[in-house]
Amino acid sequence: MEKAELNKEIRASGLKSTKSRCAILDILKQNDRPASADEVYMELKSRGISLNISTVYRTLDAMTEKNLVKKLSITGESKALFELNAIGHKHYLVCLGCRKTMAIEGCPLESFERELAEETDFVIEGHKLDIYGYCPECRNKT
Amino acid sequence: MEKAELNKEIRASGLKSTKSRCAILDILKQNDRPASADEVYMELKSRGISLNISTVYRTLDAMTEKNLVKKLSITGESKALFELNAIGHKHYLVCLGCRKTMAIEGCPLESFERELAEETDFVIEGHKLDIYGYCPECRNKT
DNA sequence: TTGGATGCAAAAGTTTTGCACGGTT
DNA sequence: AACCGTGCAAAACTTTTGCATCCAA
Repeated sequence: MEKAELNKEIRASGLKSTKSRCAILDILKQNDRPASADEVYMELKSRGISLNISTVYRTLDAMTEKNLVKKLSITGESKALFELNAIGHKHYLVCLGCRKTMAIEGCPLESFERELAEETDFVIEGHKLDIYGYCPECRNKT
Repeated sequence: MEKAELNKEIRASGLKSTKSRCAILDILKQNDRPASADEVYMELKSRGISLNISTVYRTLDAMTEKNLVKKLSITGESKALFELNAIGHKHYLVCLGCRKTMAIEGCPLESFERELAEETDFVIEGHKLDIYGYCPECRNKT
């Protein structure tokens, strides 16, 4: 993505735009699966951008706060993961063998959420759904 | 629950039965929502049972291994949570205001999982679904 | 008796924070 | 110029591990 657009998007969220922040957002945009702070840090390094890990955490937190980014916890992962807060939302199919994750198309929960809101009187803001199993390569190993 | 039954259940899982393990399982049985290792530790303390926190972790891990217990990660929680691995499975409605969690009845995903298995050739083992929102008490505060 | 369970202390791993300095607006 | 972002180092917090001792089978 062009630098100018990243700049614009970051400022639109209310954050000050910096080289570091553009780079981090760019990485998340190119990633099709959630990344840990450390993975982002490594990718920055491999692109020749040397940031401190605490800056990466602070940036990801700030972007989460501004809804540019979503922070996830996946069962079995000890670290928090971050992904772009794209329009709509994603669910993941996670392989318990190799821990590969792939995005799932579609979401089966809209009507369920409406019913739930009525029953409980909650204001539903969102949900998190991950599905676990074994991928074609791992299904025969166990 | 009577001590004898807890004993039996633990041994049936393949674990050696000890006073600590009975106490931990008993706590999880009485909890209607997932607890962190530290919460279990505190509850033990308040019952006059003094265990080391590392024992609590080891016990919870062992019980997870034996499928007596399930380990969860909930978005926004920095710690892992543990709950009884009851027959069937549960989903939670989590309040983003006060972080109260309540179990949801029913699961809207069975048919979705079957379709997904066909499409992806994964063996689906399970899933994790949490729904987020604001409870009646918190919905007006923000 | 024997192997596994536990306590203790220390380490490991992730995330946060204080402070001084530097860059963006 | 003012304020916020960043680097660095240290701390905080959760979880794991090694080893000696203790307990259930």
